[in-house]
Amino acid sequence: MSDLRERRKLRTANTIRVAAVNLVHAQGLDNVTTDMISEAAGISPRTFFNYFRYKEAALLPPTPVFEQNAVNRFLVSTAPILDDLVELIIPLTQFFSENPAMFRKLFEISQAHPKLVMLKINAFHEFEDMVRLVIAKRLKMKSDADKPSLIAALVTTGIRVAMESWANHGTGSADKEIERTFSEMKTIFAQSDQTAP
Amino acid sequence: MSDLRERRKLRTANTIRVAAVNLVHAQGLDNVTTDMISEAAGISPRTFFNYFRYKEAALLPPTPVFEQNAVNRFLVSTAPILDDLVELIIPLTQFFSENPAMFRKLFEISQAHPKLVMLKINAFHEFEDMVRLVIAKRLKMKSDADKPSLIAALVTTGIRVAMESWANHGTGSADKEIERTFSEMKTIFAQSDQTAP
DNA sequence: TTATTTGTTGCACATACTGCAATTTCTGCA
DNA sequence: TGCAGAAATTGCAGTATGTGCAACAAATAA
Repeated sequence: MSDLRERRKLRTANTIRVAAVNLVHAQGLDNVTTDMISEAAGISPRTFFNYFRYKEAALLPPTPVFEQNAVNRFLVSTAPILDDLVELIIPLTQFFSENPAMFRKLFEISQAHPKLVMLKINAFHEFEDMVRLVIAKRLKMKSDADKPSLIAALVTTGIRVAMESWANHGTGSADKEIERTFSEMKTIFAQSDQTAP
Repeated sequence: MSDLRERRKLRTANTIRVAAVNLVHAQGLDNVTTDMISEAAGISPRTFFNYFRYKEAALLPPTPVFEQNAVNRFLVSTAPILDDLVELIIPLTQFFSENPAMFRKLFEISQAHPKLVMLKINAFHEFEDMVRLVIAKRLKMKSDADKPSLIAALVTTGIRVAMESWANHGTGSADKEIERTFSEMKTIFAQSDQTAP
């Protein structure tokens, strides 16, 4: 089987990522060319584009994927859907919780350059799509129906804000920050039914 | 005074926009070069980049700006903040409500190309920043505090989803769609306090 | 070993975008 | 009206991103 090949590719991709993040963190996005990254990663300039479609792609965390078991549990659960979603998503943040150094470096880089801010936001948007699909499945609705779209958008937004808070001034674990953010979200909407701010 | 100059520039920018949207709508983003757009708009290739920093920028609606009076009213109101925000933001959607043809063309183009999806999302993100600032001001909090960030994110997300719904299968006015979406948001969070889905 | 599949590389090329200096077009004022 | 200075447009030369293709190298399966 081509398991070795697979791992080799993953390792190469990772080498490129590390080279890219370090170079850009040190010198800024515009002062680093794909040639320099390739050089540092020990591959040919052409090969860079075999792994990443564009320069900035090497500066983004790999796309997260749900674990199948967790999805199955989510689909049949009858608990409140928001709670279940948080539970489903939290494991995906472990990569960051476990590598806070890399996370903060990436966060720092991202904040510094509009193009990267954009790509980060876009990553969340793609994630939102993924979430939307499982929600629609659980609710037995079409995936472009309003309700799944809305719930997915809200949940993803909550995660995003929580991660930003955590990066900016978070003290505890990422999990705690997410819990906190979601409970605050409930408060906000509860208040909007009354009259005083 | 250079009022004429100002208007002339606005007109040129608009000419470029129209040329860009039409060309891209007809032929797809990748088959349209900045040279072609410049040609169609009757300007030199170099001038295109005096108006737009990158090709795709000509395909985005100009950045919305709050009306000062509306902001002042918002800042001192004591009604529920979510309602006030909706009221503050709705006028900004009038450009689209009044030009549904242009809106749908833009929406169609945006959906077709990942790069443009990204830029649209980014536009909402910049909008979110703007909203965050006025919320912080009203709440007399620092603009990077958690609460303003979260409210801004939620509101912007609501607007985004509403606009998408409206573009996809909206029948009435954009305003109505926004109202509807926000009331659905409240429902979602209300349900998360109970046990049944 | 040999054949096949998979990954890497070099090369040629199109397009995006920038800096600079020359030129044209506008505006305010005499 | 005509002129001086400001602002906008343009051409040119150059760098960097990203793609297609075909040759080549390496790994796997037989």
